[in-house]
Amino acid sequence: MAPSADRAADARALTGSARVLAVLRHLAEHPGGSRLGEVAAALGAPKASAHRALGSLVQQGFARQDAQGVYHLGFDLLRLVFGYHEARAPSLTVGPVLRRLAEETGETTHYGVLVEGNIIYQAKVSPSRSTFQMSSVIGGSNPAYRTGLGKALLMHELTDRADVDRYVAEYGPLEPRTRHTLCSPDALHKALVDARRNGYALDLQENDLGIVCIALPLFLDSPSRPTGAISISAVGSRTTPDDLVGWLPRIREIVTEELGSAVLQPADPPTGA
Amino acid sequence: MAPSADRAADARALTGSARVLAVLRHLAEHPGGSRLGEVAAALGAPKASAHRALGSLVQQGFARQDAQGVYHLGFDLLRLVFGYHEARAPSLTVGPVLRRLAEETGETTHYGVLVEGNIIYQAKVSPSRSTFQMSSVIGGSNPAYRTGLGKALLMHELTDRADVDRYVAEYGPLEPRTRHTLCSPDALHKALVDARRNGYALDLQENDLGIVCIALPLFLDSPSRPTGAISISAVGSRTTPDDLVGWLPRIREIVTEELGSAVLQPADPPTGA
DNA sequence: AACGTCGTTCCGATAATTGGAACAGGGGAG
DNA sequence: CTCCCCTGTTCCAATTATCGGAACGACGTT
Repeated sequence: MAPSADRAADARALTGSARVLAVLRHLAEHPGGSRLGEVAAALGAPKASAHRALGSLVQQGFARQDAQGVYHLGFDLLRLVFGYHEARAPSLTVGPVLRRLAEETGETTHYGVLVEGNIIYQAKVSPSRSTFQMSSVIGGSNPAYRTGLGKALLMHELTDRADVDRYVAEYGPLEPRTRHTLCSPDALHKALVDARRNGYALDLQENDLGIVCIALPLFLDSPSRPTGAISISAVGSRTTPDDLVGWLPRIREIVTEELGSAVLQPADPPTGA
Repeated sequence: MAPSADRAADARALTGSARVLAVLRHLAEHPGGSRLGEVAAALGAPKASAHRALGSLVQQGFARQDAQGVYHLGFDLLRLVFGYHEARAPSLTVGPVLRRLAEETGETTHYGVLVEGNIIYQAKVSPSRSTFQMSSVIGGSNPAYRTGLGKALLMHELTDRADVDRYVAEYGPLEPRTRHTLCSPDALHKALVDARRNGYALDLQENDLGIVCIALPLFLDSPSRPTGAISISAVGSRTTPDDLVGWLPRIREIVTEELGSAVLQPADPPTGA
């Protein structure tokens, strides 16, 4: 394998620092480590160039070479990124909420924000006895329209049918990721209307087959515009929509205890009915 | 070999990719974001150079610029590093053990490996109702001699008094981080002998005042050489050494359930007395 | 013992980086 | 309203670090 010839994504060959960053990316995408030859092949660059790039990374602590000569991501980079993540607001503020919810429900919890029509996961907590592993990764993203987190946030951004049309026009068509994905602007608009009325959003296997979730927006910074949203995800075959909604009182209790009741409601509630 | 360290040490200006990586480090160390001027000042470089370096990072998704013009670490980097971490062996194998132990004891658990006389934290789980936040960070390190994880691993590396002396000679003197730190080779040797006899190591406020922990080595790869160690940390004022030792049976049960009993014992047990 | 492979080093030609200075645009004070 | 200062951004010729083919030394295998 590895006939990685299609390096033409960027029109021109990577040079200088761009190449160094590409090596960093390559190392991150190969958790088992990578040999110099593999890196050079993946870059389409001579071994000498790959070696120089790796040298820069090693010198800065962003890469390391084990006893067998295999290159890995450096511990310094892990420390920097994990330290960054733990020091950021989402970890400090909603972290306790996510941990308590994950433990009480035994399910995976997320916090995400809306960026250009996509949900970006900012925090994730797996319960201690996890039956399965969610595919989401911190820093990863999904289109907002087919995730619970996304709809919980879109419901305050797209308050009428015209907004929904603009959203679809700007961020591409609604693609059927699963057979339950809401693929028409009408269906999405209706879902958002429901979410606004209820104060929460559901995702019934719309992004991942077999996974359902319930999500609520949080108003941490602005009283009128949600900062982000939290969600609880579960396996659809053993969790009914009623089960999800049944967690609501407890979610609101825990959020209120940890963050206050103001973060649950917009100062300027969207037009409900 | 022996790549001269003069590049990093002397006051010469960083150039090229080294400068780009320095910017990346700067961004990671400023979770609230950083302005172009700050970055340039921190690098001792003209604004134009900092701007170009930031441009390279933004293009690769390793940095981003918010609506106010402030630069932040990019979501792509978070995704890459968290994805890397979750895909690595320690997360997959000892992760469940750490989560279950953290939940049962209500304390923070760690997994760490030994690298050049230092412990490097590879995984960390905070309990859902965390009373305090450990200062450790994944990828971070501490000298092995004053941590429970370190002693749990050193006890299989430094099997006699001469080994201890060599360790001290190679990795610097034993410094009194707290008033309980073991600062003499004699005390360290004695602690390692005890640890070998017991099969676990304790840290009684030797690295952080007020923090105690119990640690056990795990033999995941080799039956004779420990791969890494797990630990449970607690507040010293409300946790006695007996409390720590009292967790032992449960620790061994959970490890055996998740990983098998072979990982607990070396095939070639070190000489006890 | 000869081969293949791997990581590493060397060095002249090349092309990318450098950084001072100028530009654009916003916010705040007067 | 105007001016001023502080942002981030762009420009461009001189410089200088990077490029990469080729040679090297070290292993492990055949």
